[in-house]
Amino acid sequence: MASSDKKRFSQVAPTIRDVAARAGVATATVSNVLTGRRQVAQDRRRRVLEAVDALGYQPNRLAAGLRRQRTGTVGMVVPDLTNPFFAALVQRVEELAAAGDCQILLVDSSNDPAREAARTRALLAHRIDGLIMAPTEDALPAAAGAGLPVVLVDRGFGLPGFDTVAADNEEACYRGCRHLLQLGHRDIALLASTDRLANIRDRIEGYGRALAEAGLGERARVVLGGLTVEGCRAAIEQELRRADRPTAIFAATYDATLGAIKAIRAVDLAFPEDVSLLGFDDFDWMTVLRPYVSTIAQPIDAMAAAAWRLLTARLADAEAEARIRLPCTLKVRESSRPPSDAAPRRRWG
Amino acid sequence: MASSDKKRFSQVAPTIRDVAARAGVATATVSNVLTGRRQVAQDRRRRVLEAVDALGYQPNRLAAGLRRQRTGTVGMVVPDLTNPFFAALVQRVEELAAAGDCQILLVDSSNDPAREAARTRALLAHRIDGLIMAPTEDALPAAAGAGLPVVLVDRGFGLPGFDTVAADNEEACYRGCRHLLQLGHRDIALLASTDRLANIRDRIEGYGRALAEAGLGERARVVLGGLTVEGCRAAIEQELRRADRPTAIFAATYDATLGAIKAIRAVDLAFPEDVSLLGFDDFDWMTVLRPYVSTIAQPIDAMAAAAWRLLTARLADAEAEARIRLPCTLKVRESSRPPSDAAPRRRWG
DNA sequence: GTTTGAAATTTAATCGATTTAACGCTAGCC
DNA sequence: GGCTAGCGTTAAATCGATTAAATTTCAAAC
Repeated sequence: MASSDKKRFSQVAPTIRDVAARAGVATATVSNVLTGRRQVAQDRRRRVLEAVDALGYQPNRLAAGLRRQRTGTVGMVVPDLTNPFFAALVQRVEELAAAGDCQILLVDSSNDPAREAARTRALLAHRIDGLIMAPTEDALPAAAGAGLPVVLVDRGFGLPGFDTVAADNEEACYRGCRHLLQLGHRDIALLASTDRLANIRDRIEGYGRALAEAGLGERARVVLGGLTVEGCRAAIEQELRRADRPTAIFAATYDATLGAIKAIRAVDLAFPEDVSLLGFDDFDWMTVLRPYVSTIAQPIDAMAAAAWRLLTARLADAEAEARIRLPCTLKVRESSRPPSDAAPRRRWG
Repeated sequence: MASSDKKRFSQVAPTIRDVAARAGVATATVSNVLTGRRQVAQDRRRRVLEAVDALGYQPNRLAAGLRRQRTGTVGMVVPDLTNPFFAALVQRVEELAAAGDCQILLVDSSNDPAREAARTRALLAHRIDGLIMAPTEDALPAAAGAGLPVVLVDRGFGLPGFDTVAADNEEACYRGCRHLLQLGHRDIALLASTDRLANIRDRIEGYGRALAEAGLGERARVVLGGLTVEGCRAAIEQELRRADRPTAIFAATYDATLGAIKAIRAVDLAFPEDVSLLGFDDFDWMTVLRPYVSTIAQPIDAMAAAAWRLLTARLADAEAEARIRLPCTLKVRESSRPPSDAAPRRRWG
């Protein structure tokens, strides 16, 4: 009733006491009705529900979270939300979380390990139930040993102590590189942002394996451009200016894909006429790019679903560590074709 | 000490009691040291900080939030994270929030009012301190009257009861349309997703004002395609197939911009040769599109900053309602040029 | 040597839920 | 009738912090 008094003066949400008072029962009964942990007689149950309805009562999840040791929130940490891959990943995870009445605490680490560590600790202070993250580097994430379930997605595959989910990067890039080889390319440059991330190292390896299998191990050219589009552009542009420029570019990250296109344009070449291009990641806007770039599409939905499934499984009971690899799809479109000096140098733009 | 006992068995975070015990002071003193609300003598302060350090103590923000009526979390609701405008907006807001030691609870409403309402209520149950949202429709958001500060951004400008932030849509589209008029276009179609959102209605009005000013009010052609790229494509494609097709398309939303490009390609026309295009929103990937589309760029950073500023101002003390309009930038690039039947029909792709 | 007052510190109440343990009631059994 | 079992209900403890109120400390003033 103290609470009802206050309500007259300011906007205060009703508490379980208010509901109990109105229904003429104990607070425990209200709790039992709402959580369903114990049987409650029909008439009382009805009275409680009526009171809940009349007051517009919504249990305070802070209080509930404090008592049970579960808050109904999970953290999600990604390195860069403006990368549509991560935006989509967050969107899917959020949707799954919502279906389980769980809220997402979002963090964008800006690809900065220090920031990532600090922000992750902040999430811990909010007592999140679990954490899904795409760590900025393969060093042990700050959440290690915090005693809560952590699922690493996209990056950090196989790190001990975590459930991990990732695309089958090695295999995908093996297939991608084979595609270019089958078209007849012998000089294929791989452009990636960095080799300090295991997922990207896997991609580089897949590329290398395909080349080696074709007896072209020597011809491998790995070009690293850093984590920005501009860095990638500059790096591959140099390669394109050389006399022995590659006949195909395999851009193994999203940034690299954009950078490669820019570089090709910058040196006044055209693709696929002068140089073939195979990109990474597949988004809506690519449908308006001409030529339509061949690319490797990651299974974003499946990755989000797997991450969520692993996390909820861990929340239910401690399972053994899981590692899930999900297959990518090679989308052959217009930007990859056989190398041909004879081909008309008609520009696509 | 009960807590320390438990620690031996399972991973349990230390509490303020553990810190107090170790430092040999009362819990209130620990709290005073950490929150800085009261003076604490030097030696005690030092002992407390040492204990905090030794135990790796992190205050439980649920408990703190329950007691003070402030949780250090704010909700952010957007209609579609895969729209890079909203992804960027979330990223910027999250960064500002982080600087203020505040966490973002993210919701993607999928452009579904019912979902939005339900998810917003869920956020309320977590006792967020405030809410920044881009509502799905101009109907009063579900958070109305919940007694917490709500800032509406992008959409719902001027709705009473909220602080609102938006781009200067009317003015921007007025200027955009004038740009096309100055190039000599007389048949300018405006393509947008819907006219049920005030921000888009403003854009349509700006377009209309420019036409009217030029004495071309009669020639206004507003084409609505719904909230999807495909819908927009289909809608404008029909227009392009007509004998009296427009000489310029003003795509007034992100989806419309993509849809328009697709439609132009679908009917086998080229831009800007056959039809000029002015788009909306400006993103990284557009730099690789040829021709480089002329567009209206929204001030995303400024919008995020304004939203955050208004929210924190409200949290500090109840101010008067604020409405902030921020100017867009017209980026004239390659896709808009004078209409000319004489121009060579060279394709850009 | 008191008294006084301000400052530092601690005790205990509080936030709003869940949950344990105790209690009351009814039914069934001897 | 008395006793037990079982179920529904409730009072009170609890989660981990903050904070109002009570208490202690200490120096200055008389």
